[in-house]
Amino acid sequence: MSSNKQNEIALAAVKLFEQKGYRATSVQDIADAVGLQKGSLYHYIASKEDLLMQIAHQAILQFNEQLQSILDQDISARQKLELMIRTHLTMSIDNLETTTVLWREAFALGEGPQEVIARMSDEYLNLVTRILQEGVQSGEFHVTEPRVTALAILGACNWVYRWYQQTGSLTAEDISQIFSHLFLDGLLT
Amino acid sequence: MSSNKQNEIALAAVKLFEQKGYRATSVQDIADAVGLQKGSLYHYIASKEDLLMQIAHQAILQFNEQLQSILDQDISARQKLELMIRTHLTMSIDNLETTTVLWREAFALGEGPQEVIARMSDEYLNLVTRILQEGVQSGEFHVTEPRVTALAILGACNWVYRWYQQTGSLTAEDISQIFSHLFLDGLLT
Amino acid sequence: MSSNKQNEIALAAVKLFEQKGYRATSVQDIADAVGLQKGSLYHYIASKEDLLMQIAHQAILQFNEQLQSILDQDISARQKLELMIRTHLTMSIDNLETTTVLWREAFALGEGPQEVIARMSDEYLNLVTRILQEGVQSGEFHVTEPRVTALAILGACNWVYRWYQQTGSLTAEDISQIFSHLFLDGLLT
Amino acid sequence: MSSNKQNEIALAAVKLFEQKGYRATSVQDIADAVGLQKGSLYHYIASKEDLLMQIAHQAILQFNEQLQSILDQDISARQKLELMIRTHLTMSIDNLETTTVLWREAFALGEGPQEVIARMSDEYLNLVTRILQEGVQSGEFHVTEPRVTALAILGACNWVYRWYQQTGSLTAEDISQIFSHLFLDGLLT
DNA sequence: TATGAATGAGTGTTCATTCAT
DNA sequence: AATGAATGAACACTCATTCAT
Repeated sequence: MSSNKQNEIALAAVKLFEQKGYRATSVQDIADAVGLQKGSLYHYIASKEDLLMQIAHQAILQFNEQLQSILDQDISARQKLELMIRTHLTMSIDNLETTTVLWREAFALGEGPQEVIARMSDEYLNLVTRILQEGVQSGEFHVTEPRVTALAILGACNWVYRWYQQTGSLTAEDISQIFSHLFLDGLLT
Repeated sequence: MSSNKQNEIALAAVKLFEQKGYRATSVQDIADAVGLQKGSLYHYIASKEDLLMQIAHQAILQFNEQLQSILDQDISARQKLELMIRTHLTMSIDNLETTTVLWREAFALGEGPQEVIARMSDEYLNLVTRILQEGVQSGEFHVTEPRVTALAILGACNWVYRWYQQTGSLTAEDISQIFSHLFLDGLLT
Repeated sequence: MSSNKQNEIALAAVKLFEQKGYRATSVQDIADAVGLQKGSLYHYIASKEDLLMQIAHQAILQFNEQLQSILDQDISARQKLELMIRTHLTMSIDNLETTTVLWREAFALGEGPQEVIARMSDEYLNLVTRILQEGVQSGEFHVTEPRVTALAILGACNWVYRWYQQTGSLTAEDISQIFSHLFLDGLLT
Repeated sequence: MSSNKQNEIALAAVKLFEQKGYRATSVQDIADAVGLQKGSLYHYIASKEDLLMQIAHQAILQFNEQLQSILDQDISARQKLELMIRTHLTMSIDNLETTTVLWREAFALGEGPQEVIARMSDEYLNLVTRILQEGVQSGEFHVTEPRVTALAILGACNWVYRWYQQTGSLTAEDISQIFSHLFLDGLLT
């Protein structure tokens, strides 16, 4: 079935995009990686840009789906936030290459596709913001600007793709706990 | 004086790199922006990559210098952290284009230059970590993993280049207070 | 088959390199000569320099092979020398363009490739020197400095590419006899 | 006086042309070598090509003048030939850089200047040929094709620029004797 | 499905030369 | 005499994409 080949191509592309960047990766590089000729690749992909779009789209989609399912659960806001952080970091670190491509390379997309990714990222932000708002309403959290606070949390979590490789000893679980503690309790004694 | 022209070129390059990305910006684009022929540009720059390096290097240098001067002050760790956040965000937002180029485009640099920037970013991280450690020693902060915590704070602060443009109503000052509150006191009521 | 095209390209390149010189010949010139787009040429060649290298290498290789086969024959040193001169001149004149490129343009090669050609030329010199030494041992020749003498003979023979075109009436055979007579018997009556 | 500067420039150019070749030597290289700005060089030279022409022209002129003065002497043809060889090799080796530029780089000249050099080289050939003819008439030499024989001798002598550097132990005098012996007496015992 | 030849626009960079100061 | 900014054409080479086979 062709979906095997397509998947193989996507995997190779993710690896290459992560290593060299989207623009520095040639179609030839991808073809070499999967043992096809450059021309043959076009039986499986519409274009190099589309390939990147598929990767980025599927990645952000997964983030959104996971978070949505957390929001749907019947647990406290605090628990939702902790779960969100743990899930987000686990997913980021388990698929570090894909996550890197998502956050670092999606900018190379044309206006249209980029807009789609941006909208989905925005949706993700909305969901995080909603958790905070739930916490405020339930009296668990004290937040004056939930959107900016959500952006702070997301920034901290997403930045991980830039440093995790070097600090390899920590697990996603470890980091979640440190992050959760920081965001929930703060630094002050 | 030639430094005027060089500066003009750097400014134009920053703007273009921010808008289109480094790789999508051609030397021709930069030449057009400053009203020179493509070839004439090379009186002022060594290469397109070197131009990017200059921009990124000067940017990270400024971050480091500012933070170093904060560390040198005789104030509490808490005050240092607050000051660090305010200064970092102010600088990021006042020079949003440059900051964007630094964090988004430096990856396009070759191995050598990229390593230089990485080392300097690492130095910045060390300084933030040291603030946290000072706070622990003074009894102000409770931190188990100062490096990871510093990465969280930095991630939150650096992510700003990705969202500030759309949330234009907030000042750097506003955001610093929200961030400081979050990191110092946490979300919990 | 691609080897046809590759050969066609090499032939066109030889002709152009001989006429205008390697550096004055643009890749565009070669492309025009074979009716391809500039970019399409790169399906067949690795680089312009590599193209020159192929030409030069194949030329000097042929010289060496021919001379080696002469040395392997069971004939007198005098006969070997006469045969060497005849063969060398015949090959030079029959492939005057290639020979010209070899002796005139190989200097444009980068250090590595140039070294390879130099080493092979040196090997050729060694073979000629050996003929002279054989002649000395057999008592046929009187030579005090076989290497320098070989260089004299080779210089005379290789210089031909610089003047043959204008003196077109003489055949390689004619010239060989004149050269052989000069080197064997000398000018004196 | 400006002729000093001009001379300095010519000397630097010779050295560079010999090392890197005319085309690979930039005007900047020459300017650097004499401590001037690129633009300032044009107070002393008409063009890069003209600079090459001056060098080549002066070199071939000297060869011709020297040979002419030999022909004017009242000595035997044999002595003239020996003297020609000695003088030619001495000049070649004493000014190896200039000689190299003359024989290797003059081809880079445009049609007009190249023609001038070619005509002067031809004149040199004529003079050598005349020596041989004199020897035939005086009964000293046995030569059937004096022009081709002259070309053989010249080829051997001019080729020297290609190998002398590596065989540095031999003096011009040494080589002249070997060459003279070869051309006058031949190899045969 | 797979090939590989071909495209053609585009890339960063070099360079000899000019000229106002 | 000397500068150095500016030119503008030229250069080798790359690359995503197409398409006939």
